[in-house]
Amino acid sequence: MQNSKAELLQGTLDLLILKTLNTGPLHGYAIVQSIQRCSDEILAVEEGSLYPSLHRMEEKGWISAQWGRSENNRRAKYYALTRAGRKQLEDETAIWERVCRAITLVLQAA
Amino acid sequence: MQNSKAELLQGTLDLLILKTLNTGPLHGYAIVQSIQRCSDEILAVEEGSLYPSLHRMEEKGWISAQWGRSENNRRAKYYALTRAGRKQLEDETAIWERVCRAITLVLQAA
DNA sequence: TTTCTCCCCTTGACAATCTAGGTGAGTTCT
DNA sequence: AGAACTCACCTAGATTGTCAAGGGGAGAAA
Repeated sequence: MQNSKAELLQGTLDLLILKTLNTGPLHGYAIVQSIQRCSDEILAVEEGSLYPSLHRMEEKGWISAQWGRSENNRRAKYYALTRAGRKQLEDETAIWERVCRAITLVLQAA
Repeated sequence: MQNSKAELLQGTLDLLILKTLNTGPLHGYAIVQSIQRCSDEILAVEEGSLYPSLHRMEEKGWISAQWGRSENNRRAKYYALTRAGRKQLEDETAIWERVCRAITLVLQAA
C-alpha cells in the first residue's frame, strides 16, 4: 500500500507479460519498458518480480527463451510465446475480464 | 489458479468490504453474501480471508465493530465505516480505477 | 435430542511481489 | 586509459494477502 506509486495487482503480472510477448519476442528489460509505456507510465514492473515470473512461465512451457543480442549490442535473453502460452494468454484474459467486471459491479452497487 | 472457480484479485478484498459497508453496518456473514450477490455470484469471499481482513481494518481504524443481534436472532458483530474508512474507500477506489484502466490499456495494445 | 444453519474465529501453508542486493559487458565521458 | 554510466541479467530473504482446514457456540427446525 504505497502512497500513489504504481503497483501491480497481484496475479496480473503473468497476464501482462504474456500479452506483451504476443506481438513478438522481447528480452526482459524491454518487457518492463513496454508495459510501462503501454500503461501510460502507471504500471512499473520491478526486476525482482519480472525474472522470477519469466522463469516460472518458462518452466510451465508458456514461453521459451533464447540468447541473442539486443539493439544496443548487449547479450540478452529473448522470450517468445509458445502455443501453450497463447492458450494461457486467452484463458487469463478471460478471467481478468470476468473478475474485473465483477469488481466493477460491486463498486457500482447502490 | 483454479479452473474457473471464482477467486479474488489479491489486494481488492479490503476495497470490496469497505464498499459493501458503505451502505450501512453489516456483520461478517452478511458481507460475504452481499459481495457474492452484487458480483453476480462471481466473487466468493472465504471466511478465512474475511475475518483477518476485518480485524486488520478495525485495527487501522477504518471500521468499528459492535456486538448485536442478527435478523435471525443470533449474536453477530456489526461493522461500520468510520470517517477514516470512508476516506480509505475513496482512495482505494481511485487506485483501483487507475490500475484497472492501466491493465486494460496494456491488454488493448496492438 | 439430533441436526442444521448462522456466525464467529485461528493456525499453518502457500504464492506472488518487493527490497535490496550483486554481476558483467558495452558505451560514453574525461 | 580510466571512470562512470547504462543495459541486462540474476537471486535471497522478508513481507503480505489469501486459502485450506480446521474448531466452537447458540438458535431454529426436525
